[in-house]
Amino acid sequence: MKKFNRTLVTTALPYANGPVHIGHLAGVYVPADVYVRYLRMRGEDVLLIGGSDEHGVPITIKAQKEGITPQDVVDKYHNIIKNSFEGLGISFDVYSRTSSPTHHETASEFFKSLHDKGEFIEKSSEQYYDEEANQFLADRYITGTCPHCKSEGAYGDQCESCGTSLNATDLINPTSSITGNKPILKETKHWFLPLDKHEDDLKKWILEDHKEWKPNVYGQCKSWLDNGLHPRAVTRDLNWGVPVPVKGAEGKVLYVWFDAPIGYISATKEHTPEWEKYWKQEDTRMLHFIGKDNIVFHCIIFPAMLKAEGSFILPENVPANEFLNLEGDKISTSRNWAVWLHEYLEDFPGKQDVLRYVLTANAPESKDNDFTWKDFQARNNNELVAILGNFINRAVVLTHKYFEGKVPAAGEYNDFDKETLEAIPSLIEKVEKNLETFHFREALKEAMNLARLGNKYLADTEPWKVIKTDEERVKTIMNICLQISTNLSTLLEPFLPFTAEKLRGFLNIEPLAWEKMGAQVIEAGHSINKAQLLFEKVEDTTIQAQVDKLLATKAANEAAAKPVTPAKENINFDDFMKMDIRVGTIVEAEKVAKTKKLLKLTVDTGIDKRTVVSGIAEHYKPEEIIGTQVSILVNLEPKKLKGIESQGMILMAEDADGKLAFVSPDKVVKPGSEIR
RNA sequence: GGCGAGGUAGCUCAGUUGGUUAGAGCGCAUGAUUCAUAAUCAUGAGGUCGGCGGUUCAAACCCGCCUCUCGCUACCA
Repeated sequence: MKKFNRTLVTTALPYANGPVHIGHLAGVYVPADVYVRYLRMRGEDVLLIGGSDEHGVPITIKAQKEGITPQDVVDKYHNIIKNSFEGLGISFDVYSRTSSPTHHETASEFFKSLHDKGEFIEKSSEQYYDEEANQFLADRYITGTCPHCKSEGAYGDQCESCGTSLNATDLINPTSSITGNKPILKETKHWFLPLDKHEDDLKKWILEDHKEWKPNVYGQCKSWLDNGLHPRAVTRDLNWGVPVPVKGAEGKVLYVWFDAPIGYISATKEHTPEWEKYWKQEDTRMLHFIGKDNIVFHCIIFPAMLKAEGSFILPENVPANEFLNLEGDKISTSRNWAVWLHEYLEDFPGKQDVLRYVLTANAPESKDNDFTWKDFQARNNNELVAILGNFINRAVVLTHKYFEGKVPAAGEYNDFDKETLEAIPSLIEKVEKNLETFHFREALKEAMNLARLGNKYLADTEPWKVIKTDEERVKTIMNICLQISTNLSTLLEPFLPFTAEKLRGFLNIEPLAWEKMGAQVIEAGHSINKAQLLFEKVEDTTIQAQVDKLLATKAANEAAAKPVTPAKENINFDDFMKMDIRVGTIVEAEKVAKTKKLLKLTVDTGIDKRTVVSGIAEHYKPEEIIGTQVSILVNLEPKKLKGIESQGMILMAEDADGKLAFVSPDKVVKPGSEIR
């Protein structure tokens, strides 16, 4: 086992085109914060690094849409994000941003260093260029007709209507979304990082030396490595980002994925002049907390960058979480299907720990999980209020009732007392073990077991009965309850920092160091304060209001559902007559092997029986459609698909959800009948 | 279709290199209790461990096939 003297924890940089939601929190920030708080309490040298990712095309597009500058966009969201993290008690040592001067400098130097060492490949290719705007166009800036489904408004990287990913050069009638002009193809040079060069090193490092990584992380890396790595472009033609610091690269910036992880380094630099200690010394344990969408960047690409540079250490572990769903649906920023952190903090003032608790207890550690408001309420009312809050309240109230709020001295322990006290260290140990292996939900459960232990102890000793006959015995009982309470204030601190502080207020104590936890942590004679409630119940109406808010979002989304595509340009009758559309009868149908969507159909067109390959396998089963009459375009030039020549196209009606339906005659007609 | 991750009690999840009656929390039922925000404590019910087949003295765990969910990827004339 390697010995580490300090720990550097990075958290995925949230993209500054929207606020942070519970999915980000459950996947990355809450577990990272719990982990770091724990290490700090143990007196370890640890840094928690974060920052906003502020470059990239989506931000420039958002700015353009709203008629403001990209800087305005990122300023707005950076502030919202930063403040809401603070509000939830995510204890960043530094929360920076990639538009900062330090970052520009750092990223620039990093690129230059790799460039000077000859770690890049230079390649030229033809890309679309807008002559009026005088710039190359990012894929997202080009729209046109999708070559597959023929719908207009497809982007250069993807058609949103049929979901196909495209190359910009595939688009029919490409237009620049900056000026509306037709772009020209122009040669441009880019720099590529040859990942393949580092393949063997990465293979050994991950597949052999880090078998302990979580299965989802290890598996995805293995999949990438087994498929072979390829060079990846690290620059883009864009004016928002870190300029490429070499001659002949005017108008080019670093690609976001290259620039963003360097943000971890820049942020560390901003925090401390001793940043190199954290990034370059072998006795540093570096950990990347991320969501599963970021696994390859942090396990393969960024390490390849660091290795190419040469002086940096690689991460020790990458505890990536899966995704959190919301009320059964995927969280989505664009569909506003989310619980936004800044809104939660407004709607539930003083309840930061409730969210922290629920997200930890239900974290998607091994598979995707679902957040529901009902579960939120249940965990608050049945666990935080009933188990933890209640125990503390009982202990404090009884101490005031019997001993004027002074911690009574314990007398002789009986066997049950000893047993109870001895259970404390073993619980602590379980919490530690789980925290250190990134099992946060289990760690939290074990920590809560200390409160359960307290409740059980009270139920078994019954001080409210014993007080009538044996006050001395009750002194011991209450002493032990307060020892447990004091331990709770430390044990729960990583998970529930606000509650821990509140609890210390009730007990009138200073923070207790992690190592100090045990059987004797609060002294006899010490005065404690009057009890207040540690947690309040969450009422049905509160939860209903949140559910209603989501239902409203859903309704709004449906109302705003895709507008009907506007009519295309007029054509003349001759144009129309060029198309030969017939009624055909499907006589055979079978699935095309090794595809998900394709069916191979034999259609009786009246003219002949011909083969047509159609992407309808997800909507129709082969055996169900034999005998169905459909519309078929018979004079479309043939095209080979998966090795089968498709002679014609079956006409399909497609709704906004992408559901397909045949266009069929309403009564049987003779195959070959013309449609016009 | 390929690759990866999952499918264990009503819900959310643990199950170490295969080894006796498969565990926890919440929910549910019954009982106890009243110090406490009707909060607690005890006991119990509830599982052909996704399905089928195989290896083995022994399979939730290993192998093969199938099936469903999530992610990446190919296919949509």
